[in-house]
Amino acid sequence: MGRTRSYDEGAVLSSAMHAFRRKGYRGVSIRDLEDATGLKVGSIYNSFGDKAAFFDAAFARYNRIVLRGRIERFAPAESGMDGLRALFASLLHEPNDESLGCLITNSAVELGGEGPPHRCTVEGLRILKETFTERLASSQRRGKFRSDKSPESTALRLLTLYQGILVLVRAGHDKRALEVLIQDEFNSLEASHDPR
Amino acid sequence: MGRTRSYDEGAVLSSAMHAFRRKGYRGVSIRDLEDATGLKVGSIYNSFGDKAAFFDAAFARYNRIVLRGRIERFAPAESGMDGLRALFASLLHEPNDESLGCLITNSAVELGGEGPPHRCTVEGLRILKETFTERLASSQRRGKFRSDKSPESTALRLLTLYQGILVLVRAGHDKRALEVLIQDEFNSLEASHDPR
DNA sequence: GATTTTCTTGAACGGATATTCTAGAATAAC
DNA sequence: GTTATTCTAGAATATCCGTTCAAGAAAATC
Repeated sequence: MGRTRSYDEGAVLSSAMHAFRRKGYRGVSIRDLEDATGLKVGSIYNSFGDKAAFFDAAFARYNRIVLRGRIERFAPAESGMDGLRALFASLLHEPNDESLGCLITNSAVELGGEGPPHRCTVEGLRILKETFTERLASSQRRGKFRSDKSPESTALRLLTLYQGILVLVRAGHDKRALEVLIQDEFNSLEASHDPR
Repeated sequence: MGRTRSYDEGAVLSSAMHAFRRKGYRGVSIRDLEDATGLKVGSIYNSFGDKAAFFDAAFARYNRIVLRGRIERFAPAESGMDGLRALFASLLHEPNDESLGCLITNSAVELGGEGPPHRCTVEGLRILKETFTERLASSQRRGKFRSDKSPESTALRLLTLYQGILVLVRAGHDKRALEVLIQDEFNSLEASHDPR
């Protein structure tokens, strides 16, 4: 009953998400969203409510598809330290230097100044930290992660480094140096037969 | 020759700077700047040019006063590892939880999406990294920093952690956990008589 | 005190912003 | 095929944005 949607909601959300990643919530106008998605204003408001709700939906999709997809691709369960290493390295190899940016980092900074942080920011950080913790714990059981460190505190360290790397990448910092940083970090975490 | 300024330029720039720290470049309107500084639109444009130039001046002042002042206060030359430790700890103790934010981090993220990063972002990061490198090198000479690590690579790691901490603070992350993270990090850097 | 220069003020402007609303197009159900 | 319902299109609106400008106020120079 009634006319059917002439567009793919997932594709539309992805386009909007990319725009928000690149230019931030405030930096994207409804006009920009029209251009990015191909939808007209009316359809956007009819389908998603308003700009804030559209952003919420795009952010939720980011966590669900991009973030979880990236984890699944580079650091799936049982991938251990190599998985985490690959996950971090992937931050430096955005396709053709597009520098889309991470919506979690960007939103934490842009929206964190006033009021509480966005729900999806908190959730994205939680997903990352829990993933780190789990991979570290299972690596530790297999003797691939130093037994003198706790998975929880190391996960927070990795989360902090992760966010810092994304800031530096966005600031145009030399990527090779960051690559070395990542390798050093994981080499030191893996040194279970640490000379002692 | 001519009327004299009825306001203190330094104070005005500081007020504007605080507004930009809190709400970002795009998040602050000229109206906001009027409220923050007490100046009227005309005076702002007469004195600083336009919004972008006003921001540039405020950002330059941030690096000159806030950043260098913080370094001077917590990690002056010859303060060694304890200085760096105090500098990092100070990030968690913003007065009365104001959460003003770091203009370097915030601008790297907000303005990094399109075009090259802001000049002051690059300079702020350079100041931080050079400070870290110098303090680490002099600590190493005095045997207070592990001799098996290079001041340069460690400085980049500290810079990354520094930026990551600021992101997490802005995201409302638990500060006590970050406090522990900082202490652990410096404890491990200082372990020069590392068991080997 | 007259003159000149600079600063201050606030109204005015054009353009962008988010949002609403109305009219029309398309489709599902009957 | 009719009807009911939903989606689309895009004009319309009010607000807010950054910026300019013209007129008046204040001070330094002579």
